[in-house]
Order: sequence, then C-alpha cells, then structure tokens
Amino acid sequence: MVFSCIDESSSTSESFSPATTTAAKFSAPPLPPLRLNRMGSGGSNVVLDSKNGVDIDSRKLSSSKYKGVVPQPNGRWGAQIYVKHQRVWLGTFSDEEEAAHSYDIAARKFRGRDAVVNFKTFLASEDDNGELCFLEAHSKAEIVDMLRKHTYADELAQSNKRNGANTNTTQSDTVSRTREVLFEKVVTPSDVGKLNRLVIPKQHAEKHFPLPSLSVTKGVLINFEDVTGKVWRFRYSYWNSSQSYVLTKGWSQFVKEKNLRAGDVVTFERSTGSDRQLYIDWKRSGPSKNPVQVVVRLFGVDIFNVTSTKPSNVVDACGGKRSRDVDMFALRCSKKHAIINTL
DNA sequence: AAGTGTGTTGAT
DNA sequence: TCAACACACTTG
Repeated sequence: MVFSCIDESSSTSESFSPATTTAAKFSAPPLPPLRLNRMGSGGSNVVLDSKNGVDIDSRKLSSSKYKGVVPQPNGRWGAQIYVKHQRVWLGTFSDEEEAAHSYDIAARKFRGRDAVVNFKTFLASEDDNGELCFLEAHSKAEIVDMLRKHTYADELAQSNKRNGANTNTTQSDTVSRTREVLFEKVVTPSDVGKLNRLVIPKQHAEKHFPLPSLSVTKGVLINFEDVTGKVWRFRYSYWNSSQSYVLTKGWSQFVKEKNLRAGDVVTFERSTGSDRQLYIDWKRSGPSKNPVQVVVRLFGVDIFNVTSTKPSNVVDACGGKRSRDVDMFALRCSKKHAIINTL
C-alpha cells in the first residue's frame, strides 16, 4: 500500500512542482519590467514604485507580461482564455508564471497545437507525449476544472505513473489491468450530509487501509481513480472521538460531483497489478438503478431532458480513457441563465 | 475581511 | 480576442 504521507499544506497543489510538470521546462521568461507593488484588495489599490515608494496611480494594477494573465486586487494572478466570445476563467494563482502556464495548457486544449502560448518550450518536445495524451484524454471542462483546482500537475503525474515511463503503452496494457473489489459500503445519510466525511467500516479500514502508526492522528492522503479516469485525493484518518476511520478532505466534493445519496453503494477497488492503484466507483441501488437524468434549463425553461447512464470508458489512441467531452462552456453562457441539474 | 471571478468596456 | 477595471459575490 502506498500512501502519500504529506501534510495538508503541501497537498493542495498550490504550486506546480517542477519535478512533476512541464513548469520545469519553462523557457527563460522575459526580463521583468519595473515591478510595481500591488497591495490591498478591492478597488482601492495603491500602487507604488518599488524604489521610490511614490504613489504613481492609486488605482492601476500592474499588468502581466504573460498572455491570458490578469492581475488580481490582492496581488495574485488570474488566468483566463477567450473561447467563442466568452471568457473561460482558469483560476487564480500566487505565481504569475503558474498562471501563464495554466493559460498555455488551456490554449493548447482549446486551440490545438498551433495555439500561441507563453512558454515556447511547452509541449514542444517528444518527451511531452504523456502530457499530450493526458490533454487528449480529458475534456475541456475537465482540464479547466483541474486548472482551477490546481490539481492538473497531480493528475498528470498520476496519469504518467499509471502509464509507466513507456509512452508507447498499448491499449491492452491499460485495459486488461485487473482489479479486485476491496469492499463496498452503502452510504448513510451522514456520509453524504454536512459532516463532509465517509466512515470506513472498521474491519475494512484495518484490513485494506492500515494507517502507519505515525499517521494515525494526522492522517494520510490516498488517491482513488474513478470511472472517468479522474483522480480523487482524500484525506484518510482515524478519529479518536468516534473511534472510526474516515475519509475527510475531498470527500464532500466527490459526493457533490457524483450527486451521491444515502443508500447509494460506494465501491473501493484496487489494481492487482504492481501499481496497486486504488479505484472508487458508485452505484445507485434500488429500482432507479443507474440512469441519471440530466435536465438542461435555459432561461428558466427545460430545453432538453436526457437520460443517460454513467460515462462509459472509451480508449483512445494514447491508451487512456476518454470521458464524454461535454462542453460545459457552451451551456455555461451565463451562470444565471444556464443551469444543469443532475436529478 | 479577504479573496474570487463575472460584468462590462474599449483597444487591437 | 484580449486585458483593464469595478465590484458583486463567495469563502474562511
């Protein structure tokens, strides 16, 4: 069993780790222009010349030297890209280069190989095949989601790890990898409620997810992959107060995204291969099995009503799994006007 | 209160 | 298509 025993602060992928991302391959950025200190938040920013401390302009934020990067009032940087006359927000970042890199990723995803990017070396090498496949294997919505949540680097690393160093991984390598079901749990109301945790039945927890003694109090982070190939990272720990093993951080997001309800069955699996990859899946028990109804409501009117099953896996040329490329942005013209309800 | 990201606009 | 700006909204 391989746990990533890192603490909370380092688990949020706050910055792209050069060791695991193409960030290490950034070409040297242009010399920084005279930097202005951007301070405070909200609309009343004071901008000072860093040398003289002179109030140059009491409102203006220093713009970024990178394409798709915009300053934020608090000194952080936002990344955005325009698609079909709509802005797609890519998140906020402490590091200007990280924001620029996020833009590059999005540009490559939305505009293809000819996209103009900030870092010329981005995906320019043959060694980047893994990342190209990764981009290809995920929908635009997924990539944007990863960028906004700062999980892109982690998920890319996970993906590369699964495919091994050999980028010529064949389809059968990926598909034929067998799994064993570790256990299933019928989730309780509290598992899907506001407690933001899933209780792992003690016998299963101690059998399959034994906590290293040093990690009992602090917990560990465990990665699970779902049927779409998305990697979920949960904090796993032991709560002395209730004497129970729980998945905490990350769990509520899973509940939300999968629209889990009490009575649904969550399955935990593990690859029997050497990677011991963990998987998580869920199913709806009872008469209303599996089909999920999706109503798309536009301007308050249900414009279509789709009954679908959970996404099936399709293997692409890269040997990865492709999830349905539902372009949320076409539907997301405005948060106020387009609502997707998963019922 | 601090931080995020959308609405809007003018430039390219 | 793009960035600048203001500020409503969300989060901690």
